[in-house]
Amino acid sequence: MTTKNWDDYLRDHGVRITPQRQMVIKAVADLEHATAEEILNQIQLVSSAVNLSTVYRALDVLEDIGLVAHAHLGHGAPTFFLVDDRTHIHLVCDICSKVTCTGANLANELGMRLDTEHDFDLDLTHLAIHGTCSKCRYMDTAAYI
Amino acid sequence: MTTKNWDDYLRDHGVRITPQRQMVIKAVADLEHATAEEILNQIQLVSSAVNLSTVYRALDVLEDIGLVAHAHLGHGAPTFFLVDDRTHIHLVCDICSKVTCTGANLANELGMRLDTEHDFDLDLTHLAIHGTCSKCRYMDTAAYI
DNA sequence: ATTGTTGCAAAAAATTTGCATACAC
DNA sequence: GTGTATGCAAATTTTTTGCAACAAT
Repeated sequence: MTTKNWDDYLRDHGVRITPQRQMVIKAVADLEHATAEEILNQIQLVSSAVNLSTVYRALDVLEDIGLVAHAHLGHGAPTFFLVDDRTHIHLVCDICSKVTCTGANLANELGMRLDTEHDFDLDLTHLAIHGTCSKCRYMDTAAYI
Repeated sequence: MTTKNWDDYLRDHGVRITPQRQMVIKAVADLEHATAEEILNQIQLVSSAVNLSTVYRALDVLEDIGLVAHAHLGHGAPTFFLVDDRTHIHLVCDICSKVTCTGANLANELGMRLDTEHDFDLDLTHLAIHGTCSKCRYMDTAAYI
């Protein structure tokens, strides 16, 4: 989505277009994955007058209208990202904390079963998959030698 | 697992058995799903001398040795629960916040694909599935009528 | 006796809120 | 002009930490 389209998106969803909101969207787009604090830092490269609470309020609105989403990837603050066409799934390694993105189709079967067996509509954007990545998995095994 | 077995479990994993840790385990077992604060409240029915920071430290240790796990179910504090034989998956409705438990086999295919396609070892205990439950799904649809 | 654990109080991290001002519409 | 959004500072919420006293082994 282009900058122009983001404006349209805001308008179409009945919320005001403000420089702060535009900057938050741009920061999230540029950073791809970021916490509120990181988004603020990115914005402050352009304008130091923006406040952290404004970032939180903007993210809240943008999430309400479906432009951004968040997931709990790390142990601390949630990570925000754009909801775009290429929805991706986050694989979080609980050992080294590395986050890998992968295609949404991985969860196709899960989504289907949730739908048919539990009448539950899976929200892929929030799906954070925790576990052990290949590197740490190998190290863990090696420790037994 | 019985109380006696929990003691053995702690011993076998080289951590000390303290009343505080026993009470944290019991509280988590009794509550099934609880935040650190809720665990403290439960404990304080028995002993008011236990401190919240001790609960956090106990949960940390218990998680390290694989007796409890946590997932980010709500928007706020994480939820802790026992890791038992019947691992279950949490379905979290983002509309009404209701949490439903379901069998782990739902994610069998996902786990297998993560393993073969990404060499990633899925940790089912941390898997929080967000989405819309059947009730809210229906209401959402009804809103368009 | 040794070393890990706890309680306390204080700090840190993350987020929310009240309110006057400013800006989008 | 009207009503929403912002900045600021203060309050909340959640979690961590330093340290002296204490308890498990």
